[in-house]
Order: sequence, then structure tokens, then C-alpha cells
Amino acid sequence: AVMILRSRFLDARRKRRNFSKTATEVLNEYFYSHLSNPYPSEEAKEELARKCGITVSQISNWFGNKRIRYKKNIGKAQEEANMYAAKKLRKDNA
Amino acid sequence: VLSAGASNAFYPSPTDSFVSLDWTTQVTMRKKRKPYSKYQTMELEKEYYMSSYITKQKRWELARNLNLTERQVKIWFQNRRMKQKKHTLRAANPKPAAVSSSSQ
DNA sequence: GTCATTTATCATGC
DNA sequence: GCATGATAAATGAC
Repeated sequence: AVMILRSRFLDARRKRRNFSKTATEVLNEYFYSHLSNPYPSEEAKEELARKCGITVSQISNWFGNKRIRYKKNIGKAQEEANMYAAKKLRKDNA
Repeated sequence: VLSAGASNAFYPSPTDSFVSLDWTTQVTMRKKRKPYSKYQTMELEKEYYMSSYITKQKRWELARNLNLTERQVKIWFQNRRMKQKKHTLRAANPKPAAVSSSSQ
């Protein structure tokens, strides 16, 4: 059989582009408002994907990265967490 | 499978109160991820090209030749099938159109 | 077996 | 130079 060694080149994959500011905002708001269980359901992922203009897989990637990187930063500054916590409070009090 | 309000030992349900954060504490010791060599990956890809599902006999041989465990070979084929599925779905769908611009 | 994850690593953006 | 998104090993639920 013939070996088609496409893999290395067909991997035109990792061309990452940063998400938009508003997308990141939406994702962070969800993450920090569900900090006790930051595991969005499939439906929630689809909703977030629509709002952010990205795919569901990208949503999964983002939450995976966010969870692990949040964990590694527990004990450190975490200004971001405080920022979104404050934002949530303002929302609740409104 | 186990997404929304689902709950089990590893993905606890929300207490929705303050900082319980059970999800941050993973108790089970996990083996460190170790990337395979080019040769190992190439040989695995070769076998995968023959068939997406490897037989027990070939799995044993491949594991011995590549200095991997049978479990690692099995897992590799599972992950490889998932990768193919993802690529298949990706090719079947139109371009989502991306927007960029963010900052550090 | 599939499949959503965790984690380290990769590759790029800036 | 790290931040960030995507992928590669590895685990666990089902």
C-alpha cells in the first residue's frame, strides 16, 4: 500500500488568531459567573458559540485552557477574577 | 454526555455559592504527557492507514517495536479516530468566518 | 468502543 | 518574551 505522508503538511492547523475583545468578554463573564462549575452544557456552548462568532470546538478549547490556567494562578493576583466578580455584583444589584 | 447539571465524582454539580471550587482539586495522579517521536508517530500513522482499528496481535507487535505499552497504542488509535472525525466534520462545514483583534 | 476532559506542548500574535 | 488558541498524550465516565 502507498503511504501518503500528508499529515505534517496537511496540518495547516495551528494558525491561531485571537478572538475578538467582545468574544473574550462574553466567555470570561460566563466563566466567572459559573466559577463553582465552569462546565457549560452542549446547549450553552452552542449559545456562546453564536454570541462569540466561533465554533463549539473553539468554545471547548477556550474553557479547557481557561480552567487549567485559572487553576495555575490560584494564589496569585487574579485581578481578572475580581474584575468579573465585581461586574457580576453590579449586575445582580441592578 | 455529562454536560449541564450532571454530577459525579470528577465533575461536581454546582453549589452556586461562593468558593467551593471542587473542580480545581484533581486527586488522581496522572502520568505526565510525553510527546512521541517522529518515528513512533510515523509508524502508528502507517498502521492506521491500513486500518482505523488495530488487531490485538498487531497492537502487541507495534508496542514492542516502538517501545510503547499496548495501552498506549490502544489509546493512540482511539485519539486518532477522534481526530479524524473532527477533521471530517470540519471539512463538511463552511468557514465560520473569524474576527480577530484582542490584546494582552 | 466513543467522547468530554486534563495536562503539557506546540505555534502563533503582538 | 509571554499570552493565547490549538493539538497531542492520558484519564475517566458510560
